[in-house]
Amino acid sequence: MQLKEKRWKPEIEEEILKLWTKDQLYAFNKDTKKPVFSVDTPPPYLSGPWHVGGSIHYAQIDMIARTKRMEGFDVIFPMGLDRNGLPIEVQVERAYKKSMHEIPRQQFLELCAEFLDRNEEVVVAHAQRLGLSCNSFKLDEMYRTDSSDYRAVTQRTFIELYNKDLIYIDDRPNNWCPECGTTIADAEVEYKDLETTLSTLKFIIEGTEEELPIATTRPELLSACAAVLVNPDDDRYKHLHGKTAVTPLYKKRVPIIPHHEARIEFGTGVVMVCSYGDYTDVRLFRELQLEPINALNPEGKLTDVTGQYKGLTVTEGRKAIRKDLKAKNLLLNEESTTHRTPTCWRSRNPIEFVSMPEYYLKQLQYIDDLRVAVDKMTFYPPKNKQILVDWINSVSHDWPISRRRYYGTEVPLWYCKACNETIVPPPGPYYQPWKDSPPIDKCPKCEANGPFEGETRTLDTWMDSSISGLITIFYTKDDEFFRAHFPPSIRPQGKDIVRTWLYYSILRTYQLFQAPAFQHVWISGHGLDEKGEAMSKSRGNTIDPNPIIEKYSADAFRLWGALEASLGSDYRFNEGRLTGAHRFLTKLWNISRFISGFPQPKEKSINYQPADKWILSELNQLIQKTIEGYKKLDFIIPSRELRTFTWDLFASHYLELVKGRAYSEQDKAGSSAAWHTLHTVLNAILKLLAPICPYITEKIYRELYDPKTSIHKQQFPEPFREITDSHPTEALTKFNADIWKYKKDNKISLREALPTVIAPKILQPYAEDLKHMHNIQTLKFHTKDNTKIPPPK
RNA sequence: GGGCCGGUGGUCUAGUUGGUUAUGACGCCGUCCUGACACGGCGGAGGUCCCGUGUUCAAAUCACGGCCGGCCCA
Repeated sequence: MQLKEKRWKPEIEEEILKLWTKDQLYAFNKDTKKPVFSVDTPPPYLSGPWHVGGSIHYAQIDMIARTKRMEGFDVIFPMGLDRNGLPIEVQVERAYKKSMHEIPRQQFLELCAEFLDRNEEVVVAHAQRLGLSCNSFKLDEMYRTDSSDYRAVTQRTFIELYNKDLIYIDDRPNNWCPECGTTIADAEVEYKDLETTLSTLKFIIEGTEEELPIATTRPELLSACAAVLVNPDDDRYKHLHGKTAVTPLYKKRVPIIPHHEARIEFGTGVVMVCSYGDYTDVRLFRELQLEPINALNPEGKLTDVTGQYKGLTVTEGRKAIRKDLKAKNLLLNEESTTHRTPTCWRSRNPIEFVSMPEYYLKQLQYIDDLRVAVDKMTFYPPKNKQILVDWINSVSHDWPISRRRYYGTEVPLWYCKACNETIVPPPGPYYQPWKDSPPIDKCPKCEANGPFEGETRTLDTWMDSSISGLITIFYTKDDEFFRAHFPPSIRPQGKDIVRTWLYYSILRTYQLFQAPAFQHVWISGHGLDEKGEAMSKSRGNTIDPNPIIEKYSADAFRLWGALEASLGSDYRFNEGRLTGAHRFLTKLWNISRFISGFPQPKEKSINYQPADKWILSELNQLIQKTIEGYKKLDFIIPSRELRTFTWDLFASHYLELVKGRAYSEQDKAGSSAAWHTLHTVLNAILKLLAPICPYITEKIYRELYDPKTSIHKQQFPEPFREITDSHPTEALTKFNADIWKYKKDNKISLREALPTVIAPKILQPYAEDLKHMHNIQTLKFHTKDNTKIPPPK
């Protein structure tokens, strides 16, 4: 069938998409005889639509799934949706201008679900339009992390770990986000250099009344000061070791302790230790066994121990106390400085260290085992493994997993009011202790008939998402299948969530099964904006992929994503370069249009001519290089190889070379060989490109080769072993360029005849094709490797 | 302070197990409708491959030092 349209259009993609959906083309068959490859798709968080970086990320993951299908696997590639956690709560709170505490819990949950449903529709439609080959986009076949099914599994793992004594409750200072009103884990802390004021306060040495200047960025915590440190080697302060200092304003007596944490060169070389200015303070309080004073409450407001500053926020309190100190001549100096400030990665606000009772999951005792497990996984690209190893090496506390929020999986526990016993329900159902009745009538410890109180906290959302890999291979749904296919084949993800999603998944899988969580881990870089900054909603520099797809097509967008991003590295958005990718599709389309005009010979023995053998041997190399690139899951390799071959060799040289034979009505054997070669090469290009550009390859394949079967049910082509020819590629392309240049320089039309040309001998086998291509009347050969064109007599 | 990654024409980028004249895209200039493609073809201009030192017959590539940028950790 001959192709009609002159260009590749986005509208054709929409027709193909309908076909795929109707045929359920990518559905996974559990009874398959093929080997199974499972992809632990990152369930997108439904806080809003994807930007260009997000879409390309998923398009590349789709290329993994499609590659494995073309390699002969039956592929599990689920569409999951991550719906738990803070961002959606914050959206609802903003939309209704109310804190979640001012809305009844049940109603708040329903509002969150409504928002999520709306966002989900947009994301899922976009994912389909992008051409993702997920097994299903049906509403009831995608998994959702907030479904009672999923949450029941999360709770089951919690209960199992709790019963193994791996979860405990403890009241210790922890990262506290006042904005979110909850404890967060170390992995959720981001450090930012923020401008702040370094204030030097006047302490007094007890007895001698000597002044002791101390520089601090946290004067508002002065009331919680419990000690003063000087470096043991600091000659300026050696006489003060063991003495007592008196704090300004509060006149509190605190010991002066020699300690290596005091940096001689920072400020005045003297440090005040408060509960808690930063993590070092937390450590020092523990180490020096100081009595903490809570100067901050969970809302981030100063408490009554701060005196007149009670009720102020940290920032307000800092301002007020600086003013008061100044008025009383207790502020010796102020200078601005940048301070590495821990912030909450969700709300982006500075965090505080506040002591609260929270549940912890033990992880420190597993660190060595995790290192071993990690060494059993293959990383793509190998260098990104280091991000994970670095994080594992820096883990220093257990994981606080309880959150004082609503939209999450509930901590499945009850407490006996009479004796304080913790009541753990049996694994299985989904529990909502804040509203469900307790799973028992009588306390197992004190035998009281109640009352029992349900836990109100939820779990860190990473507790849910860190088991997505298990869900992918039907954990708790199909034990036989799960056991046969554990661990999941690959975890694809961005490098920004290595210390959270990847690390926690590996930890949790190890705790449950004492085994590595994945066979392969694929870690990609970020999509940046034109200026090279990471795209994010909070920065406001996101680029919407939809207009791009409407203008250039999803395949052009995907090809751009493949060509642009070498695996593991960041890449910048650039519309001009996307246009370049789009042009390639037009080129491929027109090559196909040209070839579609010729029949596909059915003869068994084809009498290949030298030019045919040449392009077929080039094709062999292309197949090898492309498949090698696909094995590395680095799509820049196959996409570049395919573009160069298709455009710069196949179209520019081979097509021109065989036009004479292809159109010939006399040379039957010659034209048959040309037709056969043209179709063979195109067919191979299509299959090799199919994982990257699924739409255009499907369209051309169905039009030309098999209207009933999808190209996505095929496998990559095998190299044609019988074809081994010399590789005169350089001589050939150079010869053509020489002739083109000669005609150009002499203002001769390309069609016009050249009486005599002398070419390198290596090109002699191609004489007939070359003569026709350039309209050469007499083509002679010499042993030199240049081309001579004697001027006409 | 430590670690990791990167620095290649105006812009972006490939190449980094050392080996002729450094890849491609966008842009720019010129030219051409040639049996599919003007969203095309052909030709052209444009580079201290961040800097320095070293290893080598030979360095964008290896080693060391430095500068700059990004990310992570303390």
